[in-house]
Amino acid sequence: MDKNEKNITIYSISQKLGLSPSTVSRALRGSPLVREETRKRVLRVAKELGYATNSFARSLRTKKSHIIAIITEDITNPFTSLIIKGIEEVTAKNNYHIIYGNGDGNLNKEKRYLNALIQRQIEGLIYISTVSREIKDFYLNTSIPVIFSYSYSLTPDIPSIIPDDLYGGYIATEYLIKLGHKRIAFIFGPAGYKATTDRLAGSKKAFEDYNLDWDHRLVRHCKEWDSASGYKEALDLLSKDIIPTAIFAGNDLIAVGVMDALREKGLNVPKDISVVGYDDREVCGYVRPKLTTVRLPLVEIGKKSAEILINHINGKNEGIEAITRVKGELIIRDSCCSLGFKSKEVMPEK
Amino acid sequence: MDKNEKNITIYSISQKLGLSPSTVSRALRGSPLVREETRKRVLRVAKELGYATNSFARSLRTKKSHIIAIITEDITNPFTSLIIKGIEEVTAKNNYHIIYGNGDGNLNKEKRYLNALIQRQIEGLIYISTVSREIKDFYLNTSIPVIFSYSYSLTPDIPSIIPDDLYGGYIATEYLIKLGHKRIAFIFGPAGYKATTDRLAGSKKAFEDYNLDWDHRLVRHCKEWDSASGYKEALDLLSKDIIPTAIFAGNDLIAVGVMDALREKGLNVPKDISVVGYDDREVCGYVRPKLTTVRLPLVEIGKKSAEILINHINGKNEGIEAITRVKGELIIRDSCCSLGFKSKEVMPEK
DNA sequence: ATGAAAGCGCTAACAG
DNA sequence: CTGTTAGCGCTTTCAT
Repeated sequence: MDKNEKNITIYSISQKLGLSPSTVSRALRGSPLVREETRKRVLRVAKELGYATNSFARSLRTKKSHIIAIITEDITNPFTSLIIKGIEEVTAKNNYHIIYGNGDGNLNKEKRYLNALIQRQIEGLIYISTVSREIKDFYLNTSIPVIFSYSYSLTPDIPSIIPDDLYGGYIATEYLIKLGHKRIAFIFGPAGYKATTDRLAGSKKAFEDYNLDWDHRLVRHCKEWDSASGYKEALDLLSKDIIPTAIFAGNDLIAVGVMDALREKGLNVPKDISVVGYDDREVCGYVRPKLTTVRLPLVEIGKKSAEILINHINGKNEGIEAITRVKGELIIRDSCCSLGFKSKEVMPEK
Repeated sequence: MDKNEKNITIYSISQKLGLSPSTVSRALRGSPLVREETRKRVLRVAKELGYATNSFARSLRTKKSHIIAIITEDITNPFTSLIIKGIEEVTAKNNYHIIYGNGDGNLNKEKRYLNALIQRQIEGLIYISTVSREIKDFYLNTSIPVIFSYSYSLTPDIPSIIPDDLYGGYIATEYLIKLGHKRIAFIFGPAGYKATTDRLAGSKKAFEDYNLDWDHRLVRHCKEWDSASGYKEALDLLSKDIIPTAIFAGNDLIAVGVMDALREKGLNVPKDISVVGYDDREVCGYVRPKLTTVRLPLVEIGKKSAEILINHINGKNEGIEAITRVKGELIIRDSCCSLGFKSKEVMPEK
């Protein structure tokens, strides 16, 4: 513009004011080693000139990038974006920036990102995966701290921040029990997932605490985490001798399939059979009846992940647990009611 | 490790090989000015030493960051993540990295990000907003190219990549017409949104092309883009004289509300009334019947945004349109059928 | 095909 | 409170 073609640097400012670059640098960063009046002059001229810090130069010098990376396994998954939201909230507060890469379920792409980002001098990395069950050992030998968000790292060397599914399974089951249900069926997700075994353990614990008998005939596992599987298992379950008064599904999608089967059998939800889901996906508000479910604490998991990572970066890494569990909460909608209210009867208040 | 505490730089390599740093630098970048054998030696030692380029130093020197920024208005919106996926696909191919910031619907936060990221020497920026209707003039006076993704920038100086809602409105309406429907009701989203006026224009165009009369009594606007509004409008519509045989809703959520109203009135979807939504949200597959809808081309919008931005960065900015529209497609599910099939009758094949 | 030297813009001793 | 100096790690003329 009015200045030369040259970039505007602290040197431009120092020249204009007859100061040294170091003083300008200090003033800009708010060092107490600079007279208030001087700072003001510097700030004014900086604005006048349209000066902007060159953060490459700064980072080169200080060896601090103030950047962390997020690598996702699948950004398409609706859980992922809520976790990212949580991460972003705390990085923004702590003046960190986020470099984002999508692994796309492709191991090579993940590795390439990891290497490229380390060259970018990132100070830490959060890996968000919602399905992974394999150890990703290339995250182990990095020079920077790594956190696994949502999924288990499967190694104590990388902290995992995950939902407390044991607690979730417990509160969902307890809710049904308190509604008077005793014959509760469980249509869990596929066996072999931590999410499944934890939710199951929580349900079992609730049964124990309330002195109910665990009936294996009412416990099922879906082949997949989807409605088709839930539908299939529910249909099969309903063809047997004992019919439950309530069903706890492994996740919301399974629950939708369960409700399909129930509808097909002419059973009313919730009057004949209550249904509880898990995750609190967007669909819960749009299926009819609206689905009561356990909310996954995704934003909170993101926040926690970022907090732990940043503490780690700043050396406060005493007492970091290998696994941090974050509790969700029960979201009560319209798919459950007290035992004793049959079809055609009036629903109880609340 | 076995080396000193010092960082491993090209200098470390050059020492070990008795070469100059410049040669090492060239070798590393695959310059043709270096003998093949020399390159191999350099590469081997680099690997041995665990060398990683310091991209700050490189960027400081070359003045190219190879970073673009994404600022979102609301990452929580399920559209946003699909757009990001599209952007990421093309940046990854072109060796750009993404710095991500969430504006959170907070103008100040957005501005702060913009400034901070410019200091990071980002080469371009994509702003993803799904609701914005105000001009964000602070994106105008930047030294770097900016693209608005999904929403209108409202100024020709910033290219907008948006869904072709005129086309979408057209194909949805045409589909219903071809199914034999003539008395089609429209429960659009709130007036004042481009998405609304475009979809409406598309529908009108289809009516013209097929010589149907546009009946104002069958056209409604919701107060909000949600099911409650859809429900309300549908209920009111159904209380009037003329009952439509099909309803085109402003988006999927409105469609869910419409279907609620229909169910309440004892009308069967699709046998009594067909319903078409818009957006292709996840819910479409989980409501019953599954909702036929127009898919928003979100990944494609993301890709297009990134392509245009990168071209822009590389100076290929001749012929960049102020507005680029990307076409979606009709996703046929179970909520529509040919006129003439009444309740209790058998559904037609396919 | 390789090397020497300078410098990108900033910060951090050190000196005063 | 301010200035001098050096150097972060890399690329890039300019020589050879």
